[in-house]
Amino acid sequence: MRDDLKKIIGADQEATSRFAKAMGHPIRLYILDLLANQSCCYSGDLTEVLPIAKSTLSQHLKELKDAGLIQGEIEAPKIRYCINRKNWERAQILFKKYLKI
Amino acid sequence: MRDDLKKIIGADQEATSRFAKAMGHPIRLYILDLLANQSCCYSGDLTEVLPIAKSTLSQHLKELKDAGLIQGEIEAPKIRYCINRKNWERAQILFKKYLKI
DNA sequence: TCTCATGTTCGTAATTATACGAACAAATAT
DNA sequence: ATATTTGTTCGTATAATTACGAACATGAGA
Repeated sequence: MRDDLKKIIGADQEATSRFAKAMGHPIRLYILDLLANQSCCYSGDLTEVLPIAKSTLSQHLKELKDAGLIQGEIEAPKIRYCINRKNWERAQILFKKYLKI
Repeated sequence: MRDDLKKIIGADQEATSRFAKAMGHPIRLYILDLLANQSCCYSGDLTEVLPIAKSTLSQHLKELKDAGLIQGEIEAPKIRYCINRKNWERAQILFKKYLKI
């Protein structure tokens, strides 16, 4: 974030907008919803369902990881993706706060 | 959204990702938070606080409007921006659903 | 009418996001 | 050892986002 904005935008707002941005693409929200409902999944499961190239999927998963919403553990040769519970809870709290839920 | 994605992505997911995208910028989230807390505000109030050009602010307000999260009524020569209550409630419901709040 | 105040729109630039296929890496299985 | 499976990274192209200042509209007030 721009430096001059940090005087105005609080840490919670910055974190929330970051989470929101990660959720701001239909495919990423789809993946999050899948992981939030069932426990975990493999990238390959998603490739079969989603009409996108595997490299594109990989990018979306990376963004969700970078935003902290998911995590992946290697179960070679696959990778098992799950919700990052800690940050998920933080997102829940933050969205409650900003949406006045 | 891409046509081939509509077979996979439901209407709620599409709407939610759209709301999330609008919230996915710190300035826009700041504006939303302001409007959700106090009732309404004028664009000029924001110009004084935010370190961005008025044309940039106008763009952000337009995006929030296009996403349906705010609305503006003309009180010439000013414009009074408020939360769009109807869509705000929908956003609350949708984020509850997808964040399992 | 002319000016002032307020915002939007236009033109532009720089950055970021989205997407694909090909090439690559890593570990398993034959 | 070689092939297969799985997923990332690279190179690239296109589109969208973010940002600014200048120019333009619009209505209020002198």
